[in-house]
Amino acid sequence: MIEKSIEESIVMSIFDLANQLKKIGDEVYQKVGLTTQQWLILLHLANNPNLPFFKREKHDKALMASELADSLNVTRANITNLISVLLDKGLIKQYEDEFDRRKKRLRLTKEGIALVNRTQPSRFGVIKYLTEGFNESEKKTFLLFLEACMSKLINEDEKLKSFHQLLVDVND
Amino acid sequence: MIEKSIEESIVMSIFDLANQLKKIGDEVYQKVGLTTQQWLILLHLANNPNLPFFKREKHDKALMASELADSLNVTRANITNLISVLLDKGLIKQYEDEFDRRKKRLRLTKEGIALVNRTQPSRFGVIKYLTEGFNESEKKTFLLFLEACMSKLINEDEKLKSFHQLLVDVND
DNA sequence: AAAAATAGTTAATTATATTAACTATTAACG
DNA sequence: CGTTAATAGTTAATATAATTAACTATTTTT
Repeated sequence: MIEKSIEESIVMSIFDLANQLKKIGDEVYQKVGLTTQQWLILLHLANNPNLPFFKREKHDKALMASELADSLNVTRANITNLISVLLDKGLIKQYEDEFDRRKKRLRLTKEGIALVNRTQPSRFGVIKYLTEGFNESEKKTFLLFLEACMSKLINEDEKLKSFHQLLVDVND
Repeated sequence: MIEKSIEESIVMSIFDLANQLKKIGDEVYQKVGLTTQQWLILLHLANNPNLPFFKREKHDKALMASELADSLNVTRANITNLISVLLDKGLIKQYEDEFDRRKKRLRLTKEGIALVNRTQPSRFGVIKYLTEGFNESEKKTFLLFLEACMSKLINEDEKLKSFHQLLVDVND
């Protein structure tokens, strides 16, 4: 019998909520022929300051595929595929880096910028609706919580590995 | 230029965090030949009271596949596949419902129960580690927040649809 | 100058899920 | 009642989203 715990409830709810958000996102963005992943790439190229990636990493130049792979936590090969759809649709463009010829910088096209801008109000509306009913201080604490969890997952990986090890030992 | 907003930061962080958790989960549960999804089914059959599904729905009898499909937000056909692995591994068993011959009730086997119990401490350890540094009241608010978001996504679907519509209109 | 690392791509493959069609059973209701 | 509709589960075919491995080109390290 597993006991009730607020901590596990939180983790499970985060999981559930993200799952739901992705389903809804795929449904919505399908209307413009995109997936949630491709949409996230557009938001990255629009330099959306609310993306966790931009809070962790400083960047001055336009993003490249390997940075997107890093942020979305997928392989570069996968990003190549995701990007090719956006290129075909004329929403983004690739430029060669002027100093390092391995690198290709990605930018939104005029059409890409227009799409992001036009859909911004409805995206913002959904987000506001979802998060209403809590005050600023609560929301701040909430964000801090999420960021603290995330940095534990990213930076203190060794500590997590020791937990993983427990599961392995148990499997013998 | 998209503006900084705490609300969007929260939504993005939830997304990012769940993504990371799933990656880690898949990595860990791979060691026992399972995926995160299959592991979630085990947790459902163990009646883990922290699963959002059990907070929404009352249930007295053992779960059936269609309820799992509902909770994981996937098709029944997918559940059939996920379950067949667990059946093969001898972690769960299917029973015919005594009153409704369409239904099949799912239960953990002795081995399934043992696996869940043995891994419980390490799972709990990770969760405690992730959520440490916040007090009970903060954690409570956090959970309320997540549950409020979720119920908006689930129950007040019409309101969300009007937002979706905005995106469609914009696409013309 | 050689070796290692980084960036991106391609092709083959794997994993994960869906859709559609089907059987069996039960519930709804005119 | 008996017909229709709804529910539960499965199967086969397919779609999708991602990975791995091998490769080229370029830059960095030593």
